[in-house]
Amino acid sequence: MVSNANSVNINADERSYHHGGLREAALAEGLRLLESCDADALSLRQIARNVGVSATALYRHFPDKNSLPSALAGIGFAQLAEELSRAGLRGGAEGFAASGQAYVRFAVARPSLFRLMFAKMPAESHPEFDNPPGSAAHLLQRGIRGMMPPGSTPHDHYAAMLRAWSLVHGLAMLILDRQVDEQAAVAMIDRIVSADSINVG
Amino acid sequence: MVSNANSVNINADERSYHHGGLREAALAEGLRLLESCDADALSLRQIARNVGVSATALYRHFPDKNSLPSALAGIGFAQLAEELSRAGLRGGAEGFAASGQAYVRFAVARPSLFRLMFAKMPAESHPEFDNPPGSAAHLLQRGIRGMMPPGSTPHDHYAAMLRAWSLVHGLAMLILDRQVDEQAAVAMIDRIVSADSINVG
DNA sequence: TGTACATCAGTGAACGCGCGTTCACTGATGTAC
DNA sequence: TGTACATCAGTGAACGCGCGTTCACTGATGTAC
Repeated sequence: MVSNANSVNINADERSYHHGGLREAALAEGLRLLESCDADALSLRQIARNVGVSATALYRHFPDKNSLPSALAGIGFAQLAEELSRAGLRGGAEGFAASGQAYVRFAVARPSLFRLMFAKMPAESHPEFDNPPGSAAHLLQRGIRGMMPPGSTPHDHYAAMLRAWSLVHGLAMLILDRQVDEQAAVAMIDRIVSADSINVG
Repeated sequence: MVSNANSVNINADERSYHHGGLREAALAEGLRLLESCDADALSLRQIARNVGVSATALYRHFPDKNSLPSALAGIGFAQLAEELSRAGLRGGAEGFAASGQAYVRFAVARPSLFRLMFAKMPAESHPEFDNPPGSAAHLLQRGIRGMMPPGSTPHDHYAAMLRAWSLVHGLAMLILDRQVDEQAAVAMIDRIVSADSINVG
């Protein structure tokens, strides 16, 4: 029985739980914890405990507390970017809308991770229309660009991008913060985030 | 000098700082703190300290920690509702858009209070289309209702309301969480939240 | 008018909590000669 | 092949922190007779 063999291995050599580095194990455990607790309840000590390692061991792999959640956020952004681009494959207004719907669904499926990703970023100096990290905004902008009428200015692009992003981000946050009945809102995602409603006029 | 007289009064009788009840003084101090620190950094002890009272005195006026921030959120919702309805006075699509713009400006002007108001609410059981507390959603729904084409269903109303709310809430959150350059985004509020873009098709 | 009493807002010491972080350390692993 | 040494991941005790909350208390205020 393969699964038995696996668990025996793990019991026999506890270190094998974090094969390939405690760093990876800690990140995996962080993601796992985010499935069941609030983003701000993440603590180094809890993660270390669950991984089966002393509280201070993580300092070999992360310079301080903040760098672990921010690494998790990076992973989250990569996953989100992948889901957005997969959903938007068909291109055009329909693909763009589908990718907006995927954005909201991602948030509903991984609420704490999503919240962590978008927790207040330290004020950076962006050039005016530059993007925040994570490249989710890059995807949005790429999606928008193909849909703008000829002769639109960069301001037009930016406004259309921000409008679309606001729509999906707001819907996600309202659901996550329980300002809105989750079931009812989720059932309406496709309707609210439709090719019509993100019309880049 | 009036201002001197004031401060002399306060010095002479320290209790006068919380005239009319420690409760009001604590709430006022809470609002004041929210202007300069994060919503989740609010603590009973800090407020008591700033009001000049022992840490435990607040328990005479608030049953526990949570009830203070949630009272602050209530105040915030009342202010928001007032600003929304003032902005929307002229009625129609223009008034509705103006009130959406006011929503975003409220958030930008009082970021921590806004965040506190919309921090995750305990899951309640709403009837399907019922509203969260605070009546901001009531105003939104009222605004929407006058603009729907005849023959629209309650589902139509709800979808239009949620779309408009998502747009302004998302724009507000993206700015507050620094996902977007604040200056650039604020300069575009009117453009992003326009009578066109919240067209209740 | 004076005395006895209840009420109740605020005090200050104390509690346990989990946290991030430091420190000197152990002990296994690999490498140089 | 064997010995000396450096490296470095993980340990565990300890630190100080601010927090929410409890507890028995004080002392002013008002009220009943």
